[in-house]
Amino acid sequence: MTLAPQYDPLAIESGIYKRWLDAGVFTANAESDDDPYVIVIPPPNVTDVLHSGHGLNNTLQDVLIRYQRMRGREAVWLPGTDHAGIATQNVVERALAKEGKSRHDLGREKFVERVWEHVGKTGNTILEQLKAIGCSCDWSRTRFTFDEDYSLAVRKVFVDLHDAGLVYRGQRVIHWCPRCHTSLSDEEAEFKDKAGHLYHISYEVIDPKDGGPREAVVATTRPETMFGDVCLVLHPEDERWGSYEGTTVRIPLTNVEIPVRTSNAVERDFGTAILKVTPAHDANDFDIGEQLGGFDRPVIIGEDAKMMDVSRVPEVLRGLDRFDARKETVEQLKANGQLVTVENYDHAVRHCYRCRTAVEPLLSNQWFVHMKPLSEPALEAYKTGRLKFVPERWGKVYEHWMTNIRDWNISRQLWWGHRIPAWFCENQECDHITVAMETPESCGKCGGSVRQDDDVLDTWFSSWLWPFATFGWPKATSDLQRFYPGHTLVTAPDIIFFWVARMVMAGYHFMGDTPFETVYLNGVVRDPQHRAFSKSLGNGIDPLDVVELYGADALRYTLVAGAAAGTDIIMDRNDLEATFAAGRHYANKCWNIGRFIVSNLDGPATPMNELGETDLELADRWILSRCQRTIETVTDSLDRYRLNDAASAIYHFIWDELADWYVEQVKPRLYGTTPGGETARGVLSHVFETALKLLHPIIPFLSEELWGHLAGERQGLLAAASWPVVEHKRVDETAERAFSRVQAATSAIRTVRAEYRVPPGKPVRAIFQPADENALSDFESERHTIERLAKVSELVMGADAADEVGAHAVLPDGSSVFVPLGDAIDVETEVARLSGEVERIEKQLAGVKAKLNNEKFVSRAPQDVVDRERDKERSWKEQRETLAAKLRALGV
RNA sequence: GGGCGAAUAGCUCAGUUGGUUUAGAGCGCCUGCCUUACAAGCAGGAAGUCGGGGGUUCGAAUCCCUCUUCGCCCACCA
Repeated sequence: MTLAPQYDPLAIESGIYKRWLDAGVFTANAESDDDPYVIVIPPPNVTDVLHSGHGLNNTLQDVLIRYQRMRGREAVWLPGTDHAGIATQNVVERALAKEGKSRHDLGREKFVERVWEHVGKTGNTILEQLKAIGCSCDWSRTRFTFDEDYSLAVRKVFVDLHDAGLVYRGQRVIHWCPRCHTSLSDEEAEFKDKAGHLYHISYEVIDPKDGGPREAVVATTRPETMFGDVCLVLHPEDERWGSYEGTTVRIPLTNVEIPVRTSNAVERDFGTAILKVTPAHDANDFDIGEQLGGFDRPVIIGEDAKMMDVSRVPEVLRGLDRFDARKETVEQLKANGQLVTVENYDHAVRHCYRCRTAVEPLLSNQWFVHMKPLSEPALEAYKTGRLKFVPERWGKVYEHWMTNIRDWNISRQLWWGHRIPAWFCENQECDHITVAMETPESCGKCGGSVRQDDDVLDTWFSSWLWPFATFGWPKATSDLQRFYPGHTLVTAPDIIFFWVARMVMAGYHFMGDTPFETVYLNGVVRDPQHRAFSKSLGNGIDPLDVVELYGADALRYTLVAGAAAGTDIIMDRNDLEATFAAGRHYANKCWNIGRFIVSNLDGPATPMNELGETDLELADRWILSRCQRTIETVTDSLDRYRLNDAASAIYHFIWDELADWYVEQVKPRLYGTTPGGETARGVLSHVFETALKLLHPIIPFLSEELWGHLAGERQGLLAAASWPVVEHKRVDETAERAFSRVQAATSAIRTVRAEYRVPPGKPVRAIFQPADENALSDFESERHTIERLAKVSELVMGADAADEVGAHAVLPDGSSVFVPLGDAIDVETEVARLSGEVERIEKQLAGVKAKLNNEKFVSRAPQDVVDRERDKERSWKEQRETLAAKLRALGV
């Protein structure tokens, strides 16, 4: 079969993927005795299709899983998707809005149906995209966080934690998104710096002391909340306290009177050092109110973020949006002479992580998880090293969050999500809440009728169970038995708190062990302005576009090679050609080497172990040795999660060593112009097959295709092949040293040819002057290689060339090559060139000499370092001598 | 306010515990080649005061201090 000279990924990829599926290579067997290796996918949100961040994340996972599968582990990569409560609800609501409808127009049931319709489509697309980039997921185990079984697990977790006293209902000031109309956890309410103002407002003292102040000036960024104030506070050691003690003040624009009190929470050097306390609209004020005791918590802003129609709020403000109310309040204060001053003030304001709306702190009843007890084993796991992070620095981020953990608000006022299994008693007198797996008939306390909580659970309250709920928990399945705990989690750093930390907590609480041993954090994919990809900026790259243009392998190679552990990766959507060139070129190169080998084999080559050792030439021993080193480097790099190093090692082995040198060296043997064709074919096949194995985790499609042409019939699929092991007897330092001399001589002659513009077709003579006997014999054995690759008509050994005119090059081992050029040399140009060379060498030599003249260096540096310097010195000196001789020959 | 990361060739980045590096790669650039695996290629080449300053050391891109610029995270100074 002949192969096309251009690699066409589209022509092979889908066929290859189907072969993998048909062979069941990705399906793990829970009954197998092999050591398992487990990765659970960070389930993509069903809101949308995949972007290049997913491309990176999933490629890395696939590299690891394919590698471990080839190492003989029972590898399972569990795929799936996340229902992504708030995010998905928003997407569908936006779609509805385009039809001029709201979710309320549909009603809860119809709306949820509509969401299911949406996730059916996107969920499938996502899984197909993963296949397109080559992900070797175990599709037989695909899960969705809203599957029936999974939902039961979520419900059980809620009930169990409630029974254990770790889930409770409480009234707190929570983060409320007025746009999404739900409460949020601390993590979901992100800080963003906002330019704002600090308004200094005068509160009138109603009953001033003799000579005491008649006003109390308060600094606030949110004047509109003052109608919910219950007191003002000073620091207890504030010298002004005496004159305020026992007084009351009037909230501006109202007749509401509130006392003045003290609290340590006041920062004495901020603002006016007098703080207004608004317990229903600020979490800190809630705490201060609690601490002082005896205060109501007047609510004056509603869930729609509008000023409420309550007596505390001046009539003109009622019904106004909070921001309009702020402006209006300021106007009124100004008119009243109660606005003392306004400062510009930048401060961090929390925003909804889904819609970017400023979050409103609101007093509300919600469900919470008591986190402290859950965090302890999770923190311990990190401290003892049971749980590791790559790169390590993220461990500190995890530790800090775990150490300062706060309770988790898990109830959401949404319709898309796991309904909370709690039932309120409809009897006004009874405040009992029934929490149960099954829908209760009646109130567990008074027997009255019950009504289920309308709220749903935070989407992360289901995701945190992913590593075990996906394997069938709470049932004691064989999957759970075999595949928990897992091994590696590959994800982005921005969900360490949302997801990673909570999975560890759930893992310890429900399974008694960490869900994974290593958390590998990949970087963020950014545009050339270093902005993260986002839909609103439109700067993203669709991985499928890249697959279509250049193939999945080119995409994968680029991502893996570009992603040193945890560093961001920059991609330019306006120049895909340049961004993916390396991967594309490389795929084509591999394709052509494969083509060359296939076309030069006549049936299977002789296996390595049947070749006669004495038939091996220097080049054979060299490439076999280099191959062992590459196995070692790639294996070691993958084990240490240095995927870019693995990519680079196999890249350079195949291109720079196998293709550029070995393939060129064996051509005469393959063509039959020199003997030894059988050996050449055997070594070439062996080495290339090994290289394909090393290549496969990163470039699965192409490697599988070529494998099919070379070894497939004998050895089955590459995806199921075994990882190569280092054969130490093949590591041959002597051959490496000898062949590198051959390479150096060839390059030197080529350089001479190029510099003197010897026409490509015209052969030159070269005179080799060996440094020692070994050098001489190596050259003898490879003389045809050098002659062919450097286009030398005659390679003379050891002739004296002192009085000929030509170019001279010294090799690293001290041997030298002289190329007589006769008329080709223009004396003036040559003198200039040589003088430049001399200058450069003098500089190097000066550096080396300074080092060797330094007694401390000679006495303290390790011997081999010093020896190296001595070698350098000798080599530079020789080169200088050679050049001097040349210059003399030219009459200088 | 605290913490973290980044700064190396025109661009995007490697550089593992300080010394086999005369600081590397890919892309781009320059020169010459359609040499029967590959022009998505081959051969050769130019290009860097390793962000600035100081220090430790025989020796620093690498360790310490400091400054500058960018980015990220955390944080109850309203």
